[in-house]
Amino acid sequence: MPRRRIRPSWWRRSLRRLGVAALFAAVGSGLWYLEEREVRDRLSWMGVPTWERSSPLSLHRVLRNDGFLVGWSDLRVSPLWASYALEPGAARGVGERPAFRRDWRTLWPVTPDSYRRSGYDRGHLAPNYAIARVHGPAAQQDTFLMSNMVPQRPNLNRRLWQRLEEVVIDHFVPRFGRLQVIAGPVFADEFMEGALRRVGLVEVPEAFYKILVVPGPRPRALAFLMPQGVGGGEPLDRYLVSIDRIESLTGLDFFPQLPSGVETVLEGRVEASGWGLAAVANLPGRFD
DNA sequence: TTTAATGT
Repeated sequence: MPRRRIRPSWWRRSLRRLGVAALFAAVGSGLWYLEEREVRDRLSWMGVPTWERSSPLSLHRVLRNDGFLVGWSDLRVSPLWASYALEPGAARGVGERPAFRRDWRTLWPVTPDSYRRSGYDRGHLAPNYAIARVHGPAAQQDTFLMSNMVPQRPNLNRRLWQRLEEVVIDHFVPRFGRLQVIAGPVFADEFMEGALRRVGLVEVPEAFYKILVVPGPRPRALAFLMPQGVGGGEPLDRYLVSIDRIESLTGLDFFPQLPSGVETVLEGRVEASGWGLAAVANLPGRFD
């Protein structure tokens, strides 16, 4: 019976092939994991933001870009955070503003036209100017991906938020040497409310946060929460909040690797001394 | 070197 002699060796050969394939998959995914972790560590501080188990709406996946990371939510069809580091170093010349581009990783069709005639600006989370200056032209290109955009009212985007971005790169970065920044949207409590209030498919936030951290053994932090409805000329320090407040509004844990003793101090209170905020809180915007 | 973005 020749057929019975063929089968065992066929099985053995198939098993061996499967074993080799599994080995390659394991090594490959292991290498991918190490490389991914290395990039995330370099672009973030004390871990990338994670979410509370109880809140599926803060579930997201991490999109890697040149110079910054984005946490993308397929439920809200929106970024939930962008995280990046800024440092003085050799400041590069900043080129012209590139065109807005669709990001195919989002799967949902969010295009440069999605906000048209909505009354909302395409507002950057990771900012064009600061990222371009610190991380160069390829990173600047990436800031114009639609996965980095949130619908912002013009008075916020072009005035109050722009003033904050300017103060960060022009005053805080030279003052402290290195800053970690996380920015993102805050959505309404009611799920149905948010499900209906959209620009294209993108959910419209009620407010936006920006967290600044000076890394180090004794880190320093400052956090802002700015609503859509601002006029634009308000003093920046009117919008100071604790990181804990932003975490409770978003369901995110921003620095999961931070030791809990440090976390309590850093996230629980508003500690603005040492930032020199008074001197910059009322600087005029560039586009008033 | 010059910080946002829309609409025509």
